[in-house]
Amino acid sequence: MHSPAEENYIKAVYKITAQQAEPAGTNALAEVLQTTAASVTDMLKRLSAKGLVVYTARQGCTLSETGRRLALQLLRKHRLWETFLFEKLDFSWDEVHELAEQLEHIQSDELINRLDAFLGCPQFDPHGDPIPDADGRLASRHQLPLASLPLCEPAVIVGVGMHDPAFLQYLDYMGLRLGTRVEVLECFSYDLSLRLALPQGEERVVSHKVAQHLLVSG
Amino acid sequence: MHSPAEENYIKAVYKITAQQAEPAGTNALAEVLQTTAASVTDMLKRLSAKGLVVYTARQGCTLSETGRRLALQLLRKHRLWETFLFEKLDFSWDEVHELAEQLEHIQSDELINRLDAFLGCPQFDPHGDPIPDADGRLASRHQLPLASLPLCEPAVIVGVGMHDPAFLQYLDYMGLRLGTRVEVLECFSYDLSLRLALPQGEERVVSHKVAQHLLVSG
DNA sequence: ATCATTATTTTGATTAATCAAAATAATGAT
DNA sequence: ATCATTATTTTGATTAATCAAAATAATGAT
Repeated sequence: MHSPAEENYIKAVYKITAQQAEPAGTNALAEVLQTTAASVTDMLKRLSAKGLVVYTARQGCTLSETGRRLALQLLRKHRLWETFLFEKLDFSWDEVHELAEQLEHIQSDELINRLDAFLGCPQFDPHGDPIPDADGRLASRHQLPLASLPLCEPAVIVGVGMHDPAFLQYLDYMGLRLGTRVEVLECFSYDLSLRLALPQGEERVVSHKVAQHLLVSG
Repeated sequence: MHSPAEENYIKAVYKITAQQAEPAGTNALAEVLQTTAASVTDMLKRLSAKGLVVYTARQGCTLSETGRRLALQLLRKHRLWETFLFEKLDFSWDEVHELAEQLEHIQSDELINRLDAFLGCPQFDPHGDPIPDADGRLASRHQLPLASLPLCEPAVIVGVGMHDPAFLQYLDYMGLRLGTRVEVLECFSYDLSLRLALPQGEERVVSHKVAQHLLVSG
């Protein structure tokens, strides 16, 4: 069994090493975990002794195979709980992350598998992120940022590349939700903002920054 | 905020002082919490400093008003999660306690109130125990042990006075569930075992011990 | 190659939670 | 009233998790 603290470190190592080829550095981990480098060094030694990470002093840290499986199981739990909170308890997509951070540490494979079944074995969570299955496999999908979608090519919003609550609330306000059909009518060359067509003849203009973090699928 | 350890102590004090008039003793708490008396003394001092309990050395410990409110909130969370696991995830009534022991420590009033609404604001959990409402109020009910039910008086099973999984599994096997109609046809004076009538002309014989822990309502 | 900067680790300490063993207080029997 | 038993607390220690400050290693610029 692993403590919540240990599990949070594993998630942080997973997150960092998913974004870069090099091992996760002490400071980068401290930043993600909102802690100090000294605490990180300490914990990495413990996780290394437990066989969850491969850690070489001053080199950095990667997940062992066991650690990787644990990280995917945590991701599975996190995303299934988010889906539960969103689908069943009517939380909005900007509220679910915080609660799932607590719920993901509940220890029970049976619970999570029953929750999965109860939710209809969803492949994607409320943010459009893939939910690992019981064996840690992730569904893949062709998607691209709205900012890269060619003009006049109908598409559907399938995810967000940014989980900041303020961004998610803005999308709600604009009526840009997962599943919403969109088409780029025009790109303003001055600031790369886009004029979008939505269903029912509705139109919206969104900034380039927003368009970069909205993921769509043809 | 309170740690899971602190919360478990509060629950233990609540449990003991609900059964007896005197303050909870150190050894009694150690027994309930499966720990040592030394650890209990230590924690009681901390809880006392936090204002959750009233503790006098060598006298014992009772809950403060704040502590009592916390205990009832924990009971509410525990029993709502049990109801969720039983009603929605199809766990059996002998499996839900363990998982609820973890889930009850999740910190979020909003979550628990939404869960309550999602479940239809149940008054009783899968064992027939009352679920405190958001203000800590418990529903009451006229009930008596099956062992005290007069002959030939129709009644309904509404609770159990014993949460041992083996007992609950036995009741499942015998078809004695919450809501089942029963009537005592005969009491064998030798060992006080009872012959029961169930719906559909079914009959069962149960021991006095079982009858003492089965709660019925007229 | 040297030096300043930056990243990382070590050292020494703290807090929460725990326990075994020793010390102390309370209780009950005579 | 005294003594043995029992309940409780104290003492001294441990582990997980954390941090500030000091020490050390790596890096990049000249």
